[in-house]
Amino acid sequence: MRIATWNINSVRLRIGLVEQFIDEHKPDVICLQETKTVNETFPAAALAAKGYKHQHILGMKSYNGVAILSRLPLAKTGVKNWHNREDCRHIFAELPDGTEVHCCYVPAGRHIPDPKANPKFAHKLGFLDEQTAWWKSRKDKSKATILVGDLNVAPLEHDVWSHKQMLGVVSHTPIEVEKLLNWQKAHNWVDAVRHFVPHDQKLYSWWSYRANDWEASDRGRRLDHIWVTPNLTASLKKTKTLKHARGWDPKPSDHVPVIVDIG
DNA sequence: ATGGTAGCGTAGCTA
Repeated sequence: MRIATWNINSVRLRIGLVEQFIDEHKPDVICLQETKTVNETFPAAALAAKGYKHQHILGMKSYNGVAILSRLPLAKTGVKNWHNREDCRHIFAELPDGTEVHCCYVPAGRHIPDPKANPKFAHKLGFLDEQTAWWKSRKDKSKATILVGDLNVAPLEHDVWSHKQMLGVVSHTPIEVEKLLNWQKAHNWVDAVRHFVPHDQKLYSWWSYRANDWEASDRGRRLDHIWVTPNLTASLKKTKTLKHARGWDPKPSDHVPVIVDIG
């Protein structure tokens, strides 16, 4: 089973790139974030034609939006809301073998890393806290579960181009890293990507649009994650982060797809 | 320290 996560930054604008990604990598399940469209205008037919007949989508106008697209049937689909908002950031579904898949888009939190001065950062921290509490209180801890998405935090030193220079930059501040790692601990999540890629090796899934030359400067961050419950660890086969997709023509997303093969 | 780009939707918010 191949699962992929990709912050697509408008699924309507980039449906062609999604189709290219499908042709080249043939994932069984694709989780998208920042689809940026209401369900009525989501390109459901184009994706069904590619074999993804089972779709659980949740979108709103202009912002956010998540989707689980699957070649395999999806059951027990649902939505989670955090921080008292219905802002289309978290959906889940169950695969035929009973594995639960969560597709999540954590708020970015804007620039100022101070929850008092910046309500968007407060929202991000609250979102992380509520996720942590919810997963901690879950009773079915042994249920095979995969959580993927743009978590908007690069937790490890080598998940950013410069740990030192990024300590004060939202996405890598100590408070966010602590909260993301607490969320990980709360459900014993295994970082399926770092399971394969050594912690001292740089790995990014996002490069800013604002760089003159994203590839030359290579100031990336690993914001997109695939986590699995410990009972799936033995089934992890391999992972791939498609760095070259950041250069796809004509209009790449600022995030690239992250893939894990399981079972 | 600042400003740099992108998408939606057509101003300004969000990233």
